[in-house]
Amino acid sequence: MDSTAPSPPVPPGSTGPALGEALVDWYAGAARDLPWRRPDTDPWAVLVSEVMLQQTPVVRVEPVWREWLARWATPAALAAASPAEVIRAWGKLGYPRRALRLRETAVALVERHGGRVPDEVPALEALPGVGTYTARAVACFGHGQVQPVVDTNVRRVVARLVHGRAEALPARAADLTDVAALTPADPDRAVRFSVAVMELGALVCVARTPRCGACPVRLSCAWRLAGSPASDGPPKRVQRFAGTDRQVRGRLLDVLRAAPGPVPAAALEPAWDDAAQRSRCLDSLLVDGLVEQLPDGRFRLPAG
DNA sequence: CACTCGTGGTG
DNA sequence: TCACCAAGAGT
Repeated sequence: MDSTAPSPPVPPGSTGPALGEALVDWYAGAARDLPWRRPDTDPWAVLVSEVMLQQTPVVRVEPVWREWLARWATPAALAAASPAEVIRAWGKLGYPRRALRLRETAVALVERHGGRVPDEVPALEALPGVGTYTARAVACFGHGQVQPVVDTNVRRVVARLVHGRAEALPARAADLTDVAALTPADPDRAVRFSVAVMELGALVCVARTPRCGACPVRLSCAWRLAGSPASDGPPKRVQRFAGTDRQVRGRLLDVLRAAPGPVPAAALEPAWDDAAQRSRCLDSLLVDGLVEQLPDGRFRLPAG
């Protein structure tokens, strides 16, 4: 498995499903060996992986995913866990509301779906924390259903390969159509195509410095054929982090995760100097259900 | 539609 | 160094 290994590119001028077929062939030799891609991975394990992978790198997800599946092998098992347990087990993956939503999803699966993960996109999209991308990823990778699966990698690949643009356009409905146009006809290959496009975007057609020399469809890439023009769109605003509420919330949660029991407000003061911002962030954590306040005024991760 | 919501590696 | 980036969802 070496994505830098030379692969025979498809002939120039290839379009549509021929490109998809080429990506499936490339994937067979270049794919990473990720645990949730093993054939015996059930839809629940796939769902957990997809939620964890939202905006979070693979390397950070892998160990946590293993722990979660060992501990909560079924939706029923996770549904029985407390928010505090789930938040602690989430560790430092970031965006900890995902952990709460995953637990809420587990409850919903037990209550509405007999403890199983549905295979229909609308039912999946109705679950907390499951949106357009995750619903189709679970249907496709978890249930073997042919579905257009569009994430940021896929949008970038399509932007370059099909539209000749340097960067992905904002998510739009036409993304599903663009991807469908590349999809192989054979259902089994169509499913592998969905993961293959993502993998190409993750390993070769990357955002910063694309490795076009290793790309199996480089001779048919509209962006390359146009001379790899720079992005013409407006510069995307940088998501600042230092000093934001996100950082403060993270600090506060850090304290509570490490604490064996409830802590007084004073124990949270070292987390952030600005008292007003600290208070505002603590409030928002309470609203989100990531923190709970006891009648005596102390704070802890929610027990129930 | 624009904005928020964590974290840590990296060129 | 520090801006950029990593399998989005919810409001």
